[in-house]
Amino acid sequence: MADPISPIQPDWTLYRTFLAVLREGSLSGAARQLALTQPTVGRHIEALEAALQIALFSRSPSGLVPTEAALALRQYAEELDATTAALSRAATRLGEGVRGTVRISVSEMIGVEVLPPMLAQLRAQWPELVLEIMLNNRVEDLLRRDADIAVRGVRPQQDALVAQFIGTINIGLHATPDYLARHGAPQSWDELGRHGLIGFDSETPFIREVQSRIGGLRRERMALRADSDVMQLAATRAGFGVGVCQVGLARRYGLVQVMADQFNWPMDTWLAMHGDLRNHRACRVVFDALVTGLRDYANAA
Amino acid sequence: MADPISPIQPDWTLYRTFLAVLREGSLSGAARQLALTQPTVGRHIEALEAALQIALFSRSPSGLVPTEAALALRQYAEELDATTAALSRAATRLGEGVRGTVRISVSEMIGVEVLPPMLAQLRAQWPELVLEIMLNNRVEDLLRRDADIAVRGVRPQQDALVAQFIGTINIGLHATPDYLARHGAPQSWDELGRHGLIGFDSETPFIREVQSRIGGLRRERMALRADSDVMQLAATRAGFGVGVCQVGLARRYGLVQVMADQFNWPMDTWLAMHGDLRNHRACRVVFDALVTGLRDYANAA
DNA sequence: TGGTTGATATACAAATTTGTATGGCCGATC
DNA sequence: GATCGGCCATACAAATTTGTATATCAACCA
Repeated sequence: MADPISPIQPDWTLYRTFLAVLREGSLSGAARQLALTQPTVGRHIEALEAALQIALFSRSPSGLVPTEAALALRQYAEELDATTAALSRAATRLGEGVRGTVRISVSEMIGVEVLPPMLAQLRAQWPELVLEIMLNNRVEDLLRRDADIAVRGVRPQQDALVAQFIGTINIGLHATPDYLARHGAPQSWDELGRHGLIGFDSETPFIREVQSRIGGLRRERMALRADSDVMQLAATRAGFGVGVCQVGLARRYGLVQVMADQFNWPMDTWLAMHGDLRNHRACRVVFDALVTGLRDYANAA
Repeated sequence: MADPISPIQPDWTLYRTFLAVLREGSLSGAARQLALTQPTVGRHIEALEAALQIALFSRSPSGLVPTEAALALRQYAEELDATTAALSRAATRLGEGVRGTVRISVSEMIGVEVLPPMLAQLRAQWPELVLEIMLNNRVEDLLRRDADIAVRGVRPQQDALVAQFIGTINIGLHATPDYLARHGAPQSWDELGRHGLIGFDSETPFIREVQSRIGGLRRERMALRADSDVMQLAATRAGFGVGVCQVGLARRYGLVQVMADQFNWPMDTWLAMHGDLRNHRACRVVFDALVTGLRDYANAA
């Protein structure tokens, strides 16, 4: 039935298989993820290569190695994936009342430490609500519909987005009273160097920005390195040493701020949502609840 | 194989069928467009409704009437369509050299009157280049990848876009010398009212903006109404009466401008491209050629 | 070095999807 | 008011897609 001469617009399902193979790195892996079998996945890739008239992978016994072509096309497939997921979510929200799935993208710290009570209250009030949380695995593009609602550190520019300013969340150096009683409270960057400093493992753009303005937070000085903010807070609470965290959370857990005059990082915080979702009752309710809840949190600190 | 209890992520192909049914308004029509048969299309819709647990259409003997749910989900399907098409185009551009398909969105007038020589020259220089032209059928969103390159009347804001200012294209009232010899040249809006005025049929946002600043271009005064700019120009050139068109084109066709002091609409013009395409050789070549060509056109007027 | 693991490729059978043919329904038109 | 055209629904047959089983190869580890 397929015309062998001219390239036909490929079956959209092939794109999903293509993406799975890229993510898993092998036909077998993709087959497991898709609940298909390895031969079918292999045939899908063959079909897609034939349709696009391009080699997408070089086969190897350890898996499939994507060609440059495959890497170039990946972003499109990711977009398709995000859009289909968004469509499914939108479908669950149809009908009367506050119902269906809303996907939220937040930082690990806000997600773990701040959001849960708000989510619990939302769910208690609207039993048909389903919530998905994305702990900032890098992709959090509202325009691409990776999430419906996102907490952002900068003012969203696109006018396709609805945005509300939450407030300024302050970040500082903290330790347990216990730890400070044993080791003393550092008063300067030099003294801090002799403490068990808790910090980042790999440098993110955000960290580089902080470093450029504050210096003295070099990677070599860290006594415990972890990329997870939540892990860092846990270590600080366990009395490992001095760690960076939001002052509101520090207060909640009885941590004491040190060198407040020398290190204070104010983090402007915004809540954003895709403008198309303004009229989805469920999204609207969640958005409004998060604005209120997060403002309370930001103002309390 | 499909779990009958929990809704499964639907086969992506179902979305394509869904979109075709929305566009065609019937199962049979969609089947024709997709090169499938009416029963399969019907089954696809059934399957999608089952997967999403939503009624998408109410069946009727004259076709399918989309439910509100279907209308709400349509935009997502359109996005999928745009993205798959963009993927296919990107695939054709892979490899060495300037090759593959580039899709351009322009106004009808620029497309028909200005672009063709530039396109011809591009094609002559790069025989492997394929060009697609979209005459502004409303959707021309570069972020959604409906097109690769677009001519815009306003400065593109999104920083995901590459944009170049082309120049200012002036629009004025014109007629053939012949016509003016027979009817005289109007000197005022009142006089113009007695002429065979050529203008729009339905009001677009652009027209409303012009009207709000210039008045006197009411729909009732038109002696010939057509939404197509190209049709309007053709009528003006045929000596029907006085019409609105770009002064550069008017000059080319020997038309004479009237009431230049009272009606002159400067139209800022930009060329824009999705930033991701900056490194696609073919897109880059077309973009640069259009910048040069359109600037020549704008400056000549 | 030999066994184990996990990968792709291929042959064949099962299952699913698709197409064909038909019937019935509504509306437009002469 | 009868006919024609276009549409959807359903039954049955054909074709395609998928899964199962197996062979083969490379890498890793004891």
